[in-house]
Amino acid sequence: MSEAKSERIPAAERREQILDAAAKVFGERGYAGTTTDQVAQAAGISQPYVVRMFGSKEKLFCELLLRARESLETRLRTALARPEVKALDAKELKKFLGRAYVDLVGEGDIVLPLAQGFLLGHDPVIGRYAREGFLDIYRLLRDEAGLSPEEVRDFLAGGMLLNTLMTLQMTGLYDSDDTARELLGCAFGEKLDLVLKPKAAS
Amino acid sequence: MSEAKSERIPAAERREQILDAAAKVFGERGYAGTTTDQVAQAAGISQPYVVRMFGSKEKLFCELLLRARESLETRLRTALARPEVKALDAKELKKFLGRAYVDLVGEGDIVLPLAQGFLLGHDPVIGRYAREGFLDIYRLLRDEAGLSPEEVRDFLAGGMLLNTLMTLQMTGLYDSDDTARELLGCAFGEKLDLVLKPKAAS
DNA sequence: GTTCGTGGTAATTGAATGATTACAAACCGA
DNA sequence: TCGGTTTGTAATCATTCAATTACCACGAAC
Repeated sequence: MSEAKSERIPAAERREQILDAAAKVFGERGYAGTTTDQVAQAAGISQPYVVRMFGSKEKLFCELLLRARESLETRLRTALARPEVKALDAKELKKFLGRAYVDLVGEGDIVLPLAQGFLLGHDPVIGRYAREGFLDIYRLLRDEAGLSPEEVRDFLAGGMLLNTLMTLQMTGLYDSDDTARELLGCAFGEKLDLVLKPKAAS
Repeated sequence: MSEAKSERIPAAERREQILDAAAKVFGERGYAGTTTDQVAQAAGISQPYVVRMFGSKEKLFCELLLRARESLETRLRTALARPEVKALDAKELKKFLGRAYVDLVGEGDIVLPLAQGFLLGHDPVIGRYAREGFLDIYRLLRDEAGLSPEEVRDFLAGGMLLNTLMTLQMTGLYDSDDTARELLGCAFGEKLDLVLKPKAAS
């Protein structure tokens, strides 16, 4: 990504680098489909260091889930705190929060590990963690945003569709497939370009 | 599941048994998280036989994706062919098709491999296959059901939420968690019991 | 009754992978 | 400058897994 050559870096900072790299790789390839070595290479360090920093692959992934959830909750709460929110009815609020979510999706691969985690219900430790996170988001939308259960459901549904389009890498078909273009335009709306060209960074 | 002890069974029939077992295991654990031996044990045969029957794990999974897609498309087309459909407006039609989808989800683990496939956009062969299937469903809903792109989007979004709740195994929290109960009731509606107790079969 | 196609498994293999160990080099306070 | 702590790696280990090979059993046709 952005690293220079080998330098000694404080553990806390290195930890963040690893988490960033892991978010990208896990978000793309899923939990079981990702090796700790792929994470290490993406972070520019050796594989044993990744394992030693987090204890295990599983703990690293759980850390990612927590991080993604916190990012999302912070983002939603920040959006809810904006003054113009008070004037919105439920339908408008849902759209408003939807745009906040797309922003977060467009900013990087922070939320994709969350989507990957939602497929791990069978796992005794990650599954429990992922369900808890999902329900936490649900309660935030219901209790803090004041949405009805049906509105929360629709919001979450839209989010799941966006997640699916991202993990499917549907954006790669934007230029070559008419149907994909129509679907993407319809799903991401005016924020589409946030998600189409994430190739220039830092 | 249902097999007696070792019997010689015609290949075509055995093939279906393997596909059924694979749908369940892959649907639960994902592509990378599933071993061919797990499929074999679920089907009551040896691991090499699974591999030889389909050539490779990858080909088996693609076969599953195709099968799931065909089941879904058939189900949707059958629903669309019913006479009462003509009297429905777009919103009612969307609900009607939604119930048909829930029925399919409730009947077994046919569609869960599809959901797992949607996470494999990074894979050069499965990813292409999964995207194509997704767009095929999109076109069916748009062209054959006559829904607008926005309506198709909302339908797909709802389906993705149901998929997520299933792969998260959220139904396991129905009895113990109030929030989960509310969310599940809201997402599955009157069809909820189809998905709650899938423990008695055949 | 032997041969041949079909349905199946046991044994093995080679590669991949998460984790551990042992060690080295850089930094830092005394 | 010396001793210890922190940052990091190379080498290796034990497993796991998809795939291959080599084989076996049953039945039908001749």
